[in-house]
Amino acid sequence: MITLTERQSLILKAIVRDYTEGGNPVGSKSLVQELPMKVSSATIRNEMARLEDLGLIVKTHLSSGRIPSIKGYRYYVDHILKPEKVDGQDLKVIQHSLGGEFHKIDEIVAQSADILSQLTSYTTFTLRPELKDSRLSGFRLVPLGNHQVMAILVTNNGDVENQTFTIPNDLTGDELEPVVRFIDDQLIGLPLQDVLRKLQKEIPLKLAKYLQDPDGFLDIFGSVLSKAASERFYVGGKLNLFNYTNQQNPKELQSLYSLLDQTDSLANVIGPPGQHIQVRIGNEITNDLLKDYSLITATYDVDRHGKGMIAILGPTAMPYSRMIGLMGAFQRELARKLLDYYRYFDE
Amino acid sequence: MITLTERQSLILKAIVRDYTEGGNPVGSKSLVQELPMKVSSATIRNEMARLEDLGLIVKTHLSSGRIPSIKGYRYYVDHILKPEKVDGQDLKVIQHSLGGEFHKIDEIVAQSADILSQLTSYTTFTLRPELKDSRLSGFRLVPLGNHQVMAILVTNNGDVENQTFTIPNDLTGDELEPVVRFIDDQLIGLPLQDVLRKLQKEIPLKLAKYLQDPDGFLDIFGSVLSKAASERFYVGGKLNLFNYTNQQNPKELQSLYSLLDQTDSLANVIGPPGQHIQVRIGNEITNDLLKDYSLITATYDVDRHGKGMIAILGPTAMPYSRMIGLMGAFQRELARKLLDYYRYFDE
DNA sequence: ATTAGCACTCTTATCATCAGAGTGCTAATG
DNA sequence: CATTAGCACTCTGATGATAAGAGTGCTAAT
Repeated sequence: MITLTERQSLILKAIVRDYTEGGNPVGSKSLVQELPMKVSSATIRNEMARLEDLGLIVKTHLSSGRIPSIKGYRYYVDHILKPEKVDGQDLKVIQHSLGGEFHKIDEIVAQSADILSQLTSYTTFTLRPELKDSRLSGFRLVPLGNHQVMAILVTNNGDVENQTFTIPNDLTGDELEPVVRFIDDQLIGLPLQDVLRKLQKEIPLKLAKYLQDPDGFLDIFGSVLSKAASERFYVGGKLNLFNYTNQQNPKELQSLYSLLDQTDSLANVIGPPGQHIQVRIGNEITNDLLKDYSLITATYDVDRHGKGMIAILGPTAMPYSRMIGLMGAFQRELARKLLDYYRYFDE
Repeated sequence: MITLTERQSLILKAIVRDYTEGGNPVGSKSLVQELPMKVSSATIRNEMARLEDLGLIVKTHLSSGRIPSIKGYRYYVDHILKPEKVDGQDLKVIQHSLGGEFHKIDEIVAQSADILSQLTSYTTFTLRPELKDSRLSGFRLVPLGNHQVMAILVTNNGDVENQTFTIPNDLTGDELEPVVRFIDDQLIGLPLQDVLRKLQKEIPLKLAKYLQDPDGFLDIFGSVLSKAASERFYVGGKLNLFNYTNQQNPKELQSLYSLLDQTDSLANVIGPPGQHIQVRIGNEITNDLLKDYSLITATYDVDRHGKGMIAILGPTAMPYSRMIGLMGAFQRELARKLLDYYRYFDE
């Protein structure tokens, strides 16, 4: 366990701040002016040598200034940093952007990714509240004529999912009615997970009484059901990658960029909702492509409607203090907005 | 009007091919070996000087080899190139990818952009057949409970558009029925454009007889209607940009990349459906960001269901011959597939 | 414990040099 | 007259030398 003296701590803090803002290695002379106490550059050099021994800062070459190591950022984040109070202007932007009218949870969560990316100039990820407690609350089959039927599924959270299918011969509403009633009788009120399970086993058998050829219908129902039960993951500010990357190699840039389209890989990296706010720096991120970046994740809690996540991806040299303050504020605002939204469907 | 001798034509062709394949300026010595006739490098140099006077090829510096100018590519495309017969393997890929079952036109057209980008390694655009002749063939309002209603709109082409709305107080199907019947009576069978027009004028007045507060409903109907009437534009292989760009500047790359997300700007560049296959090279493209690239557009024709477009964006140094062959084949296959699809709704 | 001073290291920019590739021109050739 | 061999000339790109600037580590003095 590393313990730093007051002065060492101040020096590390100054190095992190300087490097984060200016992007250049920090030398002893420039630190003289920035530190609150009056010391010479030689003293600072001595202290820096100790910090280097501890592995908190490194040189880029033998006689260069120092930059924080991953361990240094870690120490800074864990022991030195204080979350910055969120800027009043930023808070207004958040509240205003979330204040509009939305028709879907997913719209809110997707928009959150965009706002957050605008505020930070980084890339952001948002995950809607977990669906594990979602229950099936309605199912409809709407014949549209022209060999087409739309299947609509509603959950108790107000989520609506639909899909249109082409069928061989036109059906009327009357023919579909017994099927819908069967679903209503047997499955309404069950968690989606249970419905998915039953779909594999009992339902096909029972349904055979109502329909001669249940396969087609089962495909339709299964398809729209799994659409509703899948996790939804949103990415904001993909293009911002170009602002904060120091990757020059176009090949690397491309694979990095395409990672941002692989929502399943990313969902793994972000991990399941946890506690509060987490900072992962450099190789602490479980994806080699991101080993030169930092990831801040925050879990927001919408009571019994589950937990969701927001995250930002940026350079290791990011203004952690401001970012963490911002995440905290966003987390609260988003949770509030969603609670508000759900209130409709709770009555 | 430029006319080239047989030999000059062969030299230009060889320069285009060499540069397209190798990416390096082409010198007189390397051409000696590639030309079918037996001439010395000095002769070729003389011919090249003439081609340069005509503005068909240029030097990158005083003593470099030559590369085709935009005018040179133009001449090559217009007078020399023969469309390459499409590779059997490629044709199979196209037919197989379009062979599956689709539930929507837009799925087919979107998938086309992806296939084409895979086959070419470039960026591709597709535009669904024009909707100007689309007519309204059905409208539904489905109450979902929980303050939600889904509006569904169907056109005679089988296109289905829907949107879910949150409403202040729950309505039953009975209350919505007169509205739906009103729409059915007054608007079914009309072109979407006419419906849009009427929505501005007569409808609000007439509707007042059925509903106390028609504004909410008009918003809903208008929203889903304009969704159905809007042009749909798909982009494939955005990431391929990194393969063929020679842009190094990250700022430029970023604005180029973000252009690929602005479907309306792009739709303008691609232009309305025209005749056959068109090649636009460098500054012939009406967008300054694309002045170092080439665009090949092709119009496909689905009889009375209108015309759509496919396009590929690549470097000016692209294998035009192969690309044009490919576009021709794709154009035919796509038109066939869509005719097939529409046959359902024509009965 | 702190500091001044200095030798040392490494980066970065600038400049000269040189081989390689290609051209244009001239004079010779069929 | 078209073609060709030969040669001087130009430009690129790689390599290496040089010098200024920034920063360090160490020593000796305070």
